[in-house]
Amino acid sequence: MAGSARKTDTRTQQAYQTLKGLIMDNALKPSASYLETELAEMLGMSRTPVREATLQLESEGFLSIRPRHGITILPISIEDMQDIYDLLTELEPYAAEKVARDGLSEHGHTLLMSHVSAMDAALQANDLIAWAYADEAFHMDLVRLAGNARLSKIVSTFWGQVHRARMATLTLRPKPVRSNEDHRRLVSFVQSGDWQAARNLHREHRKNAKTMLVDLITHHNLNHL
Amino acid sequence: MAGSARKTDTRTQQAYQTLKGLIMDNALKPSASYLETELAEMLGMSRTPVREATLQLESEGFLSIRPRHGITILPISIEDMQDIYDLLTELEPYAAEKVARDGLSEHGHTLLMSHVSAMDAALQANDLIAWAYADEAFHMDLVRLAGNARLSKIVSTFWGQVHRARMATLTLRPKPVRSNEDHRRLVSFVQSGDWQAARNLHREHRKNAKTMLVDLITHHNLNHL
DNA sequence: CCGTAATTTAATGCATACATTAATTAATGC
DNA sequence: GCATTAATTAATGTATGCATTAAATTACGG
Repeated sequence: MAGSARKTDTRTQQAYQTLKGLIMDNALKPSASYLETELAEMLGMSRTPVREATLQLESEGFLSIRPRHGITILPISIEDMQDIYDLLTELEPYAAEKVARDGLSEHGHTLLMSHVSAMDAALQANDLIAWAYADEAFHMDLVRLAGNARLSKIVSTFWGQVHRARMATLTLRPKPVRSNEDHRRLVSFVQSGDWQAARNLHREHRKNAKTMLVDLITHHNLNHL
Repeated sequence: MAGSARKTDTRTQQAYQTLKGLIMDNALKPSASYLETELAEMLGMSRTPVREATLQLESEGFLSIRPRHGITILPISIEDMQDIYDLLTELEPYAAEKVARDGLSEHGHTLLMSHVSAMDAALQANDLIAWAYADEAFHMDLVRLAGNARLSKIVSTFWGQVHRARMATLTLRPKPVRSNEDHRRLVSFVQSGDWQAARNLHREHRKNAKTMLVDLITHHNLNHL
């Protein structure tokens, strides 16, 4: 599952986690609309925490609240994908550069390599879903290692927004072997402190991802996932 | 004023606009704490819309809600400034590149140049506050012209967060004459479609801004504005 | 006199009731 | 029969009250 409802304290947080999870897992369908009351009933709580959660999710781009038209799960269009990947293509390479400059800790190296191994294993087992999650974990942890909380939040939100599209195209794309080569090389550049190589490689890596996804979506007529 | 409360419909939006304005204008002091009830009374409404507004403002980094410790206006530290400017140094040059690549419309050119003129006039009149607002408008409009709504939102939030620091250091910095030279050159690069020059110039422009601000804050011992 | 536990206090989390207002339906006139 | 307007409906916006729980205070024991 994508954002499996973690054990949180308040109902607002529960609602946030659960709804986000349902949206990312495609259980709440894009373009579908719901009323506050429906969602509240669905989650077994009153409207208040649901409202607070949906307001949050709206500002993060997962849904749209139109006062008398209900709460609509936002589909992701090609334009959205392009906009998001364009920004990730700026932000993730910056993160790679930063980590390379500041130095990769032992712990950081272990963390990243564990994801690389997980991806290798997943590919071996032909488990594309496992691969996708390990890929996501790798990219997010690299960004987190850059130590800029605002950056982490933004990148995390964007990965959340494209999650459905990534999962939907998983079986349509070629096996991501080359991708994992990039990851290994990236870690080595980062570890050796070669920030320019790290930045450039990661930039190309992201550009490739964008091109591939946009082409896939175009050719398979998958607009509005 | 910074975020002068525009005429909005709902009380939640009113509360959001008003509080954001008060925070940016330094009327609600950084590090000060308030209770939901206090703010509600202050704004002449019940706790509900105040809660919704403060949740929003928290997720945008303007304040922090700690359940039994009140709502604290977040001060901005040097580390915050560095993190924010590092990201703006990636994002704004990208915007400049994008606009240069896609082409600057007649309207866009007029818009940007109007801000440049406003800055010139402000400098002539020694009105640093007017200059600061025109500078902000220039940078934000350039980003908007890139046509990536997510980018605009992020950059706007960041400028909001550093607003207090910029205003506080306004009289401490040298007169920003060179800055406006940059703006003129940038517009000309963008208009001529020279995206590499536009990107590079804007990148340097942002780097300089970062260095200057961070140095000022350090030397004047202005941590936690 | 100090530290721990029980009690009190009060702020938030949440539910609910009500007010408001937009959408829908009905009604009226042309 | 159609269009315009009034009446109705229902969903959201907001206020409020209660429950919960953390902080503060007091009381008690060592």
